[in-house]
Amino acid sequence: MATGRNHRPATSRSRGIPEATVARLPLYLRALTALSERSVPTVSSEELASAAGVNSAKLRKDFSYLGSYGTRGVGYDVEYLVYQISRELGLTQDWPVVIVGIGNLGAALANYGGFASRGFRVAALIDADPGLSGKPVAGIPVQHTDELEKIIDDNGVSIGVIATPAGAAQQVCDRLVAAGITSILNFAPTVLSVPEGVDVRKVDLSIELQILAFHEQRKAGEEPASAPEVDTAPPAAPPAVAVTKRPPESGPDGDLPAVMPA
Amino acid sequence: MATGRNHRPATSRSRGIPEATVARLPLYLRALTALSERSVPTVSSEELASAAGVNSAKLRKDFSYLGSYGTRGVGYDVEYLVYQISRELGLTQDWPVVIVGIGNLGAALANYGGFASRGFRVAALIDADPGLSGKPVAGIPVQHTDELEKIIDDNGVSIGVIATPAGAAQQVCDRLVAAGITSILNFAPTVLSVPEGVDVRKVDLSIELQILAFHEQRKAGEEPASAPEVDTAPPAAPPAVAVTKRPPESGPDGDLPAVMPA
DNA sequence: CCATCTTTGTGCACGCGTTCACAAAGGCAT
DNA sequence: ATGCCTTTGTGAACGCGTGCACAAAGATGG
Repeated sequence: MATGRNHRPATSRSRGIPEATVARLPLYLRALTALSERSVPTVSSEELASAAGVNSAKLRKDFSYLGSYGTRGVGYDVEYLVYQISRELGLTQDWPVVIVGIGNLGAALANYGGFASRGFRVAALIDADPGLSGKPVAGIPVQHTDELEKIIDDNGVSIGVIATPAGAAQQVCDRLVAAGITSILNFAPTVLSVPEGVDVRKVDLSIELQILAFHEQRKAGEEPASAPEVDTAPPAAPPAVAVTKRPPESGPDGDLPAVMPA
Repeated sequence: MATGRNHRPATSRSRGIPEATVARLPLYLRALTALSERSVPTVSSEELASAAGVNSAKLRKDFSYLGSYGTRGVGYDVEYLVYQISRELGLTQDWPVVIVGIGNLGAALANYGGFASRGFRVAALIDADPGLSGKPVAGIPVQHTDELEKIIDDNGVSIGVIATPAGAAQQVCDRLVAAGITSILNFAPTVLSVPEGVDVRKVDLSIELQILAFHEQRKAGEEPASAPEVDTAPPAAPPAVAVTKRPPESGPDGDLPAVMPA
């Protein structure tokens, strides 16, 4: 976001890789790496797309933003493409990362193998609990929050992972940003507010589950005629002011429109 | 639309809530729950949007898909909206969930508080390691993979969480689906293939990090005139066939469009 | 050297999502 | 009641992402 005033030629494509494409590059890279390990020399857009779980036209268009790698009639050179995508994603350099909040999740992240591989390196583990200080997790000693600024500065860290409870997340975030962090991966169930120029991506288990539940409910509520669930009446009258008003729904739970194929 | 009230806004398909809206409902719900706990009676779209980190127009449009809750000149009744969104998301009912793969991550998930709250209940923990069987994690005894089908059937589970290594994910997925699971939350770094009608959402740490790295690299590569990084030559000649060809880029690393404010 | 066959790269159209801007709706004060 | 003020609900415009379909590019075989 924060697309202030970018008077860019828009379609100039010089380096304007669409966000959606960027989000898929890691997927392609993973598939390509697997092919590389099997010493497969070249791959067609069709094969690679299938391995990455996307449409082949989409894949070709994605690659077209990177340049004209690939040979017509043949396909893409696996090694070459691995390199190009890695470079594009910035994985040819080393990214030190700090993890703040070494609870269950933080520890799991520290132990996560895919973390260390491919350009990322856990530079430090940070927690506010003094009892944890010095104790090694995944072979790395936990350091106290007091050291946060120093750690980031000393190691030139620009990416931070927040795995604290929700209540502490914003505070930690502020300190990370003040210390120079410009990219944050947030696992805490909170909306973080950051200044312009700082990127935040969030991973939220409960949101994902709720989205699944929505679809699950829809699937379940279409064939069976059971549909009890009438119970659990609304918490109270709708708005306190507009008691007379009522949502123009067909009923207290007017779902089951029985439309929507699937 | 706007045939007046008492009629569904959407064109024929009364409950066609856009996917993007569904993905934001949990966000609104979280903000509303916080307001509810502080006994705030009503909230305006502006306030709520700010709390949820979105645009107020977007929020209003999102709510408009649910119906005409809200009172003009006043705002939305917090309690009422909490109920409506919960119902829409299917959180008024109980969703048993199984977690497969009780490693570091699986254990962290099992312990995750936000899991149990709000409609979800960990029905069982499953792992292929016989050594784990019976051992309690987060107060729940781990069961062996052999029991998978029975567990799902007995408990009527329809949502499964995969936290296994990548190599086992597809196999576990197949068994889950065969056993009747229709929604999967996948933490393994793999593309899962599932039959029609099964929803999969993936949470992939390393993909998120790589996306951050991309943006981080872009930020870093624009102001400084240093820009070495020429090193690390490509792994070999480009395609084995088109050695003469070369990406028609402006240079080996033709970035620095020098746009983007910062 | 030419014909044919394969696969890329992309112009184009379509649909979804976002945002703006404003009329309608309702509360509130006078 | 009447008019003013606040806030919702939404029509309409815009931009992005997706997928189709095909011409261009190059390999391959004769």
